[in-house]
Amino acid sequence: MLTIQSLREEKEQIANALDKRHIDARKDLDQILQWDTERRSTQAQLDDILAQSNALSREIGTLMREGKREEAEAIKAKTASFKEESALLKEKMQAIEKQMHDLLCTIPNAPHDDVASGRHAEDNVETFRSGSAETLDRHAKPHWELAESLDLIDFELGAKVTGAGFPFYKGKGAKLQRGLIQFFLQKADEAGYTEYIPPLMINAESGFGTGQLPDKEGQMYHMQEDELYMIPTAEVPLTNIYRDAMVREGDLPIKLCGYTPCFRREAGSYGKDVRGLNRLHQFDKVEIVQLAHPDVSYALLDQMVEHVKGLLEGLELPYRVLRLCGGDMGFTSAMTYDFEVWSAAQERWLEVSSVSNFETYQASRLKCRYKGSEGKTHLVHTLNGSALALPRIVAALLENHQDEKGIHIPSALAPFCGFDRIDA
RNA sequence: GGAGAGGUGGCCGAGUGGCUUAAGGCGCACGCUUGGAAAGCGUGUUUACCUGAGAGGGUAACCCGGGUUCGAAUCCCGGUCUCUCCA
Repeated sequence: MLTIQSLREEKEQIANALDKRHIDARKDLDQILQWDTERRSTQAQLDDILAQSNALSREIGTLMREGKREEAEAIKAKTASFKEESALLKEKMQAIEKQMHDLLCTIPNAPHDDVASGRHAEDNVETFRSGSAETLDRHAKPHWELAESLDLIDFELGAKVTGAGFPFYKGKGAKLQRGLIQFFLQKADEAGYTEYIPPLMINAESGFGTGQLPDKEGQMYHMQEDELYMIPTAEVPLTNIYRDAMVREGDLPIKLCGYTPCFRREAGSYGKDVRGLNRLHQFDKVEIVQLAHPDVSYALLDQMVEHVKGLLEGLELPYRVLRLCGGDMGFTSAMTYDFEVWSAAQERWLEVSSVSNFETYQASRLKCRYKGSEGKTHLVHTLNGSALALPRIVAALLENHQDEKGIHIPSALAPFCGFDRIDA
């Protein structure tokens, strides 16, 4: 969440930045700052009372040791009022802190200066488009037809065994899936990311740390019996490795990656958005995460964007990169690049990756800090990106690389799959 | 699922009501010593918040949350995690 220090120092800039999300936070920010002032004076009072009370207790201790019981008892009587007063002040502190925290949680991250103002996807700024988008086949078949005719994916079987949005991958469809994961992990490894296989369920603290809770509670599967949530992305367990951590400045940037299935309830989605592989409740993804020194986090964001570009180029897919406008950006992000691949048959762009810099927004919730060379502690910047999300990549591979006989597998990927064609 | 033992600073480990934010050791940093190094000696070495120009001062924190007490790492209750044994 936004830090109280940043609000004290640059409230105006933050309010202006939030305007780009079409959120007027001025009233809330003022309220928080007012509570902050109140909190500080309450803390000063409380500290003072406790200091006096501690002094008396020490005195009693000394007298007791010296055997002056009478005098000790006399001082004991004096402590009663302190006790009462400090209890009241403590209560007041807690109430103020809770109010502040709750309100602060409702305020999204302030967009970076370079982020455009805007309400909708149309306001996003295209920053790159690969050259191959023109070579489209007019008679391309949609991926769900190809997946069925080539016996790669069984959507109905998934619906029977689990429900809609939980497909089975079969034969070369399963091998293609596994090959893609291996390809992505290999590239992440070459780029210096340490691989993890994290738990697929997380607790509420972790959900809060990366911002899924309380803002997006309804989007995760929740195991109420055990108070656990299915991960919506590997971002959550990977980033939370560093919750409540003090990292060494010299160890930054810390680069992690991991393959996991991801689980999303996707309540409210319907129609062409959920057709085939377009939107699933369970899907596979390789995620890359970085903890960065604030001075270089945007340079690292660019590096991550380049990394994802390299993957898409290896897969020979037409794609474009968008810098999201304020209104389309996720709650916790300061800047986000979305990657979209062209679906030749559906004739629409499909999002396959989202690469973001959260600056200190997650770190302040995670309490992930480093000690600077001057000896002070600072929050790290956190970044992450999909590299990549599988189902829409599979959709785009099938659609873009189809020919009369079947599917051609790009040469960069083929060694990971063990075949270079899928034919009927 | 049942029984027991235990969770103390970067690490090991002492501490069963006040003089303990925490002995001792290890590690680390700086200084002295040395031809150089090791050893030795000395000093320092958690975090958050409040206050102060700064030096400094104050408060809180010994797994988490309650309670007893003038005073809790220490006593009581609940939770949680780890280990051992049993199913």
